[in-house]
Amino acid sequence: MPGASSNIFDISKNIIVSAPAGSGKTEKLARRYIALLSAGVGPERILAITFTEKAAAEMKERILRILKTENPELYKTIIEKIFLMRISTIHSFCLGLLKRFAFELDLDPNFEIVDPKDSGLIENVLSFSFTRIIELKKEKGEDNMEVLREHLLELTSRYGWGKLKETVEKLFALRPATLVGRPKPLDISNFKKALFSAVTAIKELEYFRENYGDLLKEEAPEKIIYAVDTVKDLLLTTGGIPRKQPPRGLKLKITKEEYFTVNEKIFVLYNEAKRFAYNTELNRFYDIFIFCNAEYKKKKKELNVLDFNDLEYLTYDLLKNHEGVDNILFAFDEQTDHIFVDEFQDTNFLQWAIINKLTEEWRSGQGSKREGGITPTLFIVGDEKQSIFGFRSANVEVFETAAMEMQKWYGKDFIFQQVAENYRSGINIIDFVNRTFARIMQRGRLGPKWRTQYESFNAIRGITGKVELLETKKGENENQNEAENVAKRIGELVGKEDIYVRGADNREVKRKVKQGDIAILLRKRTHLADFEEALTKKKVDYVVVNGLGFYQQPEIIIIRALLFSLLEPSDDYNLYLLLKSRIFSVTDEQIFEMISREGLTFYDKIKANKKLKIILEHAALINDLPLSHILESFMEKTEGWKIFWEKQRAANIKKFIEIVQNFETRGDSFQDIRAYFEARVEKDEEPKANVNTEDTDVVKIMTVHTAKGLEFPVVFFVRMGEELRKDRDSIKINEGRESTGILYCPDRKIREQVDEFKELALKEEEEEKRIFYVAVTRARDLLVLSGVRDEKNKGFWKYL
DNA sequence: ATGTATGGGCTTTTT
DNA sequence: GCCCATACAT
Repeated sequence: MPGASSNIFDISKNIIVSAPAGSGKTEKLARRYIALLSAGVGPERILAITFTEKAAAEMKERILRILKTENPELYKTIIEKIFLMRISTIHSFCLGLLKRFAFELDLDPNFEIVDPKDSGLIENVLSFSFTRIIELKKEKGEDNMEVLREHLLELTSRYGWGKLKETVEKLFALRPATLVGRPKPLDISNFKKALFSAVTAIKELEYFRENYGDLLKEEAPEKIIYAVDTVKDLLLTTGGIPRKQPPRGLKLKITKEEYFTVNEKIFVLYNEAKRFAYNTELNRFYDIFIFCNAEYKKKKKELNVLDFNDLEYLTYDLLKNHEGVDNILFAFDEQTDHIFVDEFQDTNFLQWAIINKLTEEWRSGQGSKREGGITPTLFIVGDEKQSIFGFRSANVEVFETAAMEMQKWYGKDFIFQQVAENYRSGINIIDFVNRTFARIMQRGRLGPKWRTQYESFNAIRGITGKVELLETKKGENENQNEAENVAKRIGELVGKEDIYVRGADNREVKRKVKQGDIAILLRKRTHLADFEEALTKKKVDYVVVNGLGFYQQPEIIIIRALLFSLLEPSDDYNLYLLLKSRIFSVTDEQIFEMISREGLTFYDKIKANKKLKIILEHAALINDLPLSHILESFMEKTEGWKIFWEKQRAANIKKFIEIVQNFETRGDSFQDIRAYFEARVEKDEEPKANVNTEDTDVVKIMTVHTAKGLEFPVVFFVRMGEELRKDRDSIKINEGRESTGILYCPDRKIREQVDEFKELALKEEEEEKRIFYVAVTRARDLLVLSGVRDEKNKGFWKYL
């Protein structure tokens, strides 16, 4: 490989390769692997760990492809032993280990893996646990249960069942391994000072003494909060900050300055008191979580299932604490001489700890391997700048920590290799990336480990390449306009402009852009529909890769069923869906009973049912009111919003209604609307069948996360102007190496003053930069940065 | 000019 | 249910 250092071929060294986007990472892994094979190492003695199935498959494929052309003889031997190749994801590696040592772990070896979120298991456990906490009192009357019960009831009355569930569910992001992490209280050291200061200020002014005298009597934080809440309108704006103007109509006998000063002091006290209250609440949430987690564990045992976290934690536990660990490690050691880890920036500390354990024996020096002439090695490849799975608990800091630890362990037998070559993108794209990220990815000498330091790279491909800005003006329909601009630009490119692709003899050959060369990358899926619509209008073929399926969402299925029932009363199937839905919860027996009655259609038959009358009432309005109004009214009257209270679901329904409204304002007929939605469903299913058909000549739309590891001749990174909403969560889980901190503060204004929250916000921003980096480095020939832009330079624009 | 009330648009990423 | 832009009030 041109320009590649030969370091990676030194099979006696432990190596970390920092390989930026487009630097031929998979190639390097494959070359190293082949170097080992060529030196006579059997494939069964090499363990390669990746983080996705796709990456595992890619690595295997690359190894075989290189061998086939460059070393046909070795290829023949390997292909016979192909089933011995141990290339797998970390999860399937753990799975294998756990199955094998299931007996030692007291596990039923037939366990299955569940995604508790998808399967609704956690949701179930929470409902069950809450009920149990409330009922346990009667059964046992244990003291701690009594306390827990009181806390639960109190939290329920303040937040409601749903919100409480949501909050406790967030704590389930805590991984078992880090359960030792206790909630971290907010700093309340200023409370006394704030109290003193506020009381003094109130005492000094007659007006405040008269009106807020109650505050003087209170010292308990909860009471203070309550006292301020009752006079909130006089003190605070709707935004929750102290007023700079007294409310209208309030005649003050004091100056505005005096009002302002006292108000500010009460506000500070109010916030300090809130911190107290939040600390108490967090502990209660946590206690409830502990109870629910115990129930969750029981449930998993009962169902004989493990979740993804269990795979990692149990493996770690097996290797660290199990009494038979020596045998287990010995067995592993007997089989394994070399370990590869791919995409190392996506590891968390627990995964690193597992790798650590596996290689511990090698480092102790006296292993039997060296006596037998074998030098075991660890070969790690990754790129910190592409660490974008923080939400899945990947931790950028692992990369550097690992490098430092390996340096310590292996000394001169360790190599850290920084690759600077880029084989993917044209010169102008590389220039753009270098300039931009050298500026925005800087750590400085003493900067925190979660910041990444950008290292420039060199363009190896000789082609020029191009970066374009596609700016859409701010204004009405800006989002649709942007999508249309993108579609228009795609129209101009396809069949007209040139790109370069590698020909048979490895030379760059010029040819016209095809639809299939183009990818549209999005930060989030929210505005997907705009692009689908614009492309459809422009008659551009496309596929949404890994689409979540807006039209497959349960709430959309229901509201679509409603729409179809309104439009076409004889549509029994959609009426059936609607009745079965959570809005009506009609059972199959009831439906059967209704069907068996006399009448023309199913629709006629439900007339008798009181609960279902609401459908008919809305159907009657179809010629008098706009459809969108009818749908909205239906949601209100049936209290459908209560059923789909979750933000995402409610937003989905609103979006659906909005789409209907757009058609109506355009004057489309009922048939048109129905036809549109019918077509939508099929479109939705299509990508799922098509994901892996990379040859199909269609534009690919996907998220940046999905695009990781892929490359395209033409990349549109869209929605550049979308402001990234940071700091939304009142609960933050901060997973570190030793323990995990839980922070809780539902007040945004206070959060802005809490160091830990501030740091987490900065960490999130760093991850956004890395997402931007991943996005722009997917492009080979043309990178188009598109978005709504104004003088404020919001979203990703600010990085240019 | 500045602060406050109000209405409209929307609110991840996934092995 | 929350943020932001804008209209309105001081």
